[in-house]
Amino acid sequence: MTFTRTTEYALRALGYMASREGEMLSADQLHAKLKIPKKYLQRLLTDLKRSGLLKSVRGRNGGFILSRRTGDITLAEIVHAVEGTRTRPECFFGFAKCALDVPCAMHDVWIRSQSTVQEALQTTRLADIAGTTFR
Amino acid sequence: MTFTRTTEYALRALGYMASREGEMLSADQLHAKLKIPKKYLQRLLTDLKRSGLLKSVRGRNGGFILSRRTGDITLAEIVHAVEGTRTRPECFFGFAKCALDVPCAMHDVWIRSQSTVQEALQTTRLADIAGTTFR
DNA sequence: GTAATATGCTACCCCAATATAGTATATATT
DNA sequence: AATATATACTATATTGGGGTAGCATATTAC
Ligand code: SF4
Ligand code: SF4
Repeated sequence: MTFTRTTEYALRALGYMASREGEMLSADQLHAKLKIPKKYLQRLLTDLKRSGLLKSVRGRNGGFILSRRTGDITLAEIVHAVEGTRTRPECFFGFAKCALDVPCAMHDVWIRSQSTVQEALQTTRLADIAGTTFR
Repeated sequence: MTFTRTTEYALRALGYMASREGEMLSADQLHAKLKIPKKYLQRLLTDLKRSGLLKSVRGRNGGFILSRRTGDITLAEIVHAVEGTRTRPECFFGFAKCALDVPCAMHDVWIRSQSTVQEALQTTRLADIAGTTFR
């Protein structure tokens, strides 16, 4: 289970924004802080706005701000917002569907490892990574 | 931690070959069985041969055969043979390097999940997936 | 009203993974 | 020798993620 670079960008950006809850931050500020390619970040932020996670204000002194409280947004939600329909691998070998009576030697570790991360994503909120992650 | 499609192909192909240890199998047979794009599989098999995991025989009745015993080849070896230098993500957020005093909320789950799979790859051998996986 | 600073939008470019096509070469069968 | 069936090799398309460029639009400061 790996995430696209774009998803990482989103998590980083929102993670940082969480550490400055209530402040309006411009794409440029975030770019300077997080070293994410400016234009690409700009578009990503617009997307996150469109998906409802951010609110934006145009014009001078404008920028982006979280639309909900940091304790209210799970990482899973963010991943989903960014990756949309992107499918996660189910079978370790990439089989579309597996008709095995007995799971193969990799099945358990794989599934367990995946669901562990998945569960962490669902229980971890922006507030949880705001303080420790970015300064 | 996810693998490229090519890696999956390699694991499937070798996994199947393991279930027919000692038999010489052509790219065409493997293609028919595993539905991997013919020409792409062909090249992959040649690569696996070049990397030493397979031996090949040209001409009529030719094909590929594992160059070592199925109990002797770890999945980790295969992954490495195919992916070569490809880097695995270390930080969940994709930070090149993290200068945190205290690991963030995702760190542990992430690392643990990764190393679990990694360890399984190192301890699981072709023989272990030969019987159960493909029929 | 004009300049400065934002976001919003559209149209590209780049690259690596994936996939396909065609030809050359080797070998067993006949 | 001819044919069929393999691998080996090379060149080329396709695709999606990532990244860039430029202009349109909104808003504040002066
Ligand atoms: S049992 Fe093995 S082959 Fe079947 S879905 Fe699980 S990982 Fe894939
Ligand atoms: S502590 Fe968090 S930010 Fe730092 S390396 Fe680990 S996952 Fe990445």
